Amino acid sequence: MSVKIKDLAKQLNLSVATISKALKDSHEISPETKQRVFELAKKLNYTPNPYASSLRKRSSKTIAVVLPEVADSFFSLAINGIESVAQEKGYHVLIYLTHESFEREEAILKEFQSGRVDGILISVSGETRSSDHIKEVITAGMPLVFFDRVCEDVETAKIITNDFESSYTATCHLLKAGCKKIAYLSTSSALSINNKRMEGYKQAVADSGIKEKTTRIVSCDSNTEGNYKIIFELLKNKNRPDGLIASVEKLTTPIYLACESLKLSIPREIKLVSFTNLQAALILNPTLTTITQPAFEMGKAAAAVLFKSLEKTNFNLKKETVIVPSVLDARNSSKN
Amino acid sequence: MSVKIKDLAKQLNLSVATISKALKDSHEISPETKQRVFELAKKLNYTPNPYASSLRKRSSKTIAVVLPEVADSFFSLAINGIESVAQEKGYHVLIYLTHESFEREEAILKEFQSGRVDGILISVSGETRSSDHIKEVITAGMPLVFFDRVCEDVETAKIITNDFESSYTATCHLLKAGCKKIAYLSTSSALSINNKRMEGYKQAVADSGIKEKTTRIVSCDSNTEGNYKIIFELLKNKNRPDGLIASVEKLTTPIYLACESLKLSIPREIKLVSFTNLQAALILNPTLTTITQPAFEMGKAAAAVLFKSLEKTNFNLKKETVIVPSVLDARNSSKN
DNA sequence: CTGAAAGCGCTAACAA
DNA sequence: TTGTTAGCGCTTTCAG
Repeated sequence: MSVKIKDLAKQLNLSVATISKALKDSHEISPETKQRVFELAKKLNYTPNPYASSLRKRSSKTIAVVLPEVADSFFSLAINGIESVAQEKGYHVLIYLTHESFEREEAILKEFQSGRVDGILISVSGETRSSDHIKEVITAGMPLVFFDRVCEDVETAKIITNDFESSYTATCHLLKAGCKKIAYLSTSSALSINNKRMEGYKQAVADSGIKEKTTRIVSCDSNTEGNYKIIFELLKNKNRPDGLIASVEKLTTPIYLACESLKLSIPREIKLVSFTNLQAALILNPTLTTITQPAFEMGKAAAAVLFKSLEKTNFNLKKETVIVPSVLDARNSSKN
Repeated sequence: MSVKIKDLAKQLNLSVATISKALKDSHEISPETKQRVFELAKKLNYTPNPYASSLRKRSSKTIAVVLPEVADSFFSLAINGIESVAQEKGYHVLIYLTHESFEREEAILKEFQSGRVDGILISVSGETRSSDHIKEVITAGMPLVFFDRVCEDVETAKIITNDFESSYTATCHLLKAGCKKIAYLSTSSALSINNKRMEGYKQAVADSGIKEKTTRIVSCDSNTEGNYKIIFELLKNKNRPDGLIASVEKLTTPIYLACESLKLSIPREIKLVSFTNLQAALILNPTLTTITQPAFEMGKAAAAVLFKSLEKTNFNLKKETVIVPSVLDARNSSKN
C-alpha cells in the first residue's frame, strides 16, 4: 500500500500526532520539524487518505451535482462553471444524472443521507412532482442549492434566471416584428421554469395591442422525431402560427426541419425565438434569435453560494435567491 | 448525527458484527434476524457511512473521469455514457476538468494516489506532452483507461475511434466531390488523435489521382475569434483551398462565419467536412457533412472496460484496445 | 448462528 | 513543542 502518516512518523522518530499537525502547518510545531516532515512527505510521495480524514472530521470536501442530463449546452456550461469554483476551493465534485426520472432522483438524494457529500447542487428532473425527497435531505442538515430548475416550495437557495421576463421579452419581440398568432412550444409542464416561461408568454399576449388575444400552447415532450411530427402538424395547418417560441434548446432542430419540409420561410412566414445557448445559432439559416441563458455564470453562482454556506456556519441559505438575467440576442429568425 | 450500525445493534440487542453481516445478506445470519435488521434499518432510514466502509475495505466504489472540458458535444455525450454504466454498477463518479492544462492534469492525477478512487477514465489535455504522471499512477496499481485522447506510449486500455480512417474517408469524400486543394484545420498538435487525423488526410491526398499532391495544414489553436481570423485569412487568399476538413467541432462556427463574410458559397466554391456530433449539423445552411463520433458508445465502452478490470482480478487492461468506428454523414456542405 | 475485538488512516483532546 | 490516547463507523477474523 501507499505511504501513511505512521510511516513518516517511524522514519522521523516522531509521533503520528506531530506529523499530522506538521502537515497541516500547525503553529504548535517547530519550523524545523515541519521542514523535515514536508521533505520526507514529498520524497515518499505521501498523499493523505481522504476517507480516513473524512471519517474522522465528518466532512468530505466533496459536493454532489445532480442533473437531468448533460446533453444540451446549458448543463454542459453549468458544469464548467461549477467545476471551476469547486477546483479553486479544493472540493471534489460527484456527478449524478437523473435522466429525467423522478425515481432515480429520489434514490440519489436518499444516498446523500450517508454523509458522502457536504452539499448538493441540483436541477430537478422534469418528472419531479413532489419535493419531499429534497426537503428530507435538507431537514437532515444538508446544504442544498437549486439552480435553473427549482422546486418553488422548498425553502433554500435558488439560482435562477429571469424566465418570466425573458419569455415576456421574447414574445413582445415577436409581436413587435409583426406576429399576430404566436405559439409557445412547451415541455415538462411540471417544471416551474417552464410555467414561468409560459406565463411570461401569456402575459405578453394579454398586454399586447392585438385584438385576438389567443394563446396557443403546444406540448412537445418527446424525442426529436416525435417533436418533429408535432411541430409539422402544427405548421401545416392553414391556421398556423406566424411566430414560435421554443422553450427549450432541443426543439430548435425539429422546428427548422419542419419549416424546411413545409417550405415555410423563416422569418418571412414564420418567426422564431429559442431558449438556447447553442453557439451554432450564429450560423443557422437564418441565424437564430435566442434567449441566451447565463449557464456558466449560474453554475458558478450556485457553487459560490453553496461554498459560502459550507464555510460560514452562520450563513442562511434560505435567504439566498440569485437571479442571473438571460439576454435576448435578436438575429434573423425573428426579423421583420 | 444519522443512525449507524451501533444504534441498530442496541435496539435489537445484537452485536454490530451481526448487524453488519445481516445488512449484507450474509449466509451466516438466520433469516429471522436478517428480517428484523432490514425492517429496523428501513424504519430508521439507515444509510451506511461510505467513508467508514471505504476506509476499512480499501475500495471506494467511485471512479474518476478526467476531461479537458465539457464544452463540446463529444464530451457531453461521453459523460452520459459513462454515468449510465456507473450508475448501473453502483459506482459513483467524480468529475475533474483540466481545462486543457497539463499542470492541472498532473495535480489531479497525483491526488489519485490517495485511494480516493478505484479507477480512472481519462481523455488527456491538449497540452499533455509527457505521460509520466499517468504512468506513475498506473504503476501504483490504479486501473486507468483512456478514451478518445490517449497517450500512445502508455500501456493500458484505450477506447478510441478510427481517426486515421475517418479522416482518410473524409478527404476522399472531398476529392471525389471534385476538390483539388484541400486544407486540414488542426488544433492541439500534441494530441495523437489529431496526428492520426492529420495522417489520414495526408495519406488520402498522397493516394489520390490529383497531380498537385500538396497538403495544407492550418493550425487553429485559439479562441473562436482568433480562429475566425486565421480562417478568414486562409480563405480570402486567391489561392484559397476548395475543400476544408475541420478536425474539431469548435472550428465549424468560425468557418461558416468566414465563408459568409467572404461571400464564399458552400459547397459551390468551397466544400466542408467537420468532426462533430452537433445535432444542429442538420439545420445549418448548407447542412453540414460530419464525421460523427460514437461519443456515447465510447463513454460506455470505456466505463465497461474499467469495471471489468475492477471486478475481475485476472483481467489485464493492457490488452484492451477498443475501436468504435465513426461514420461519415454526407450532407450538403460537401455536395458536388 | 452470534459476538468480541482489532484495526482501516487520520484527527483532536489532553497530558507531558 | 511533542506524544498518548481515544475514537470516526464499518468489516472481518476468530471464538464461542
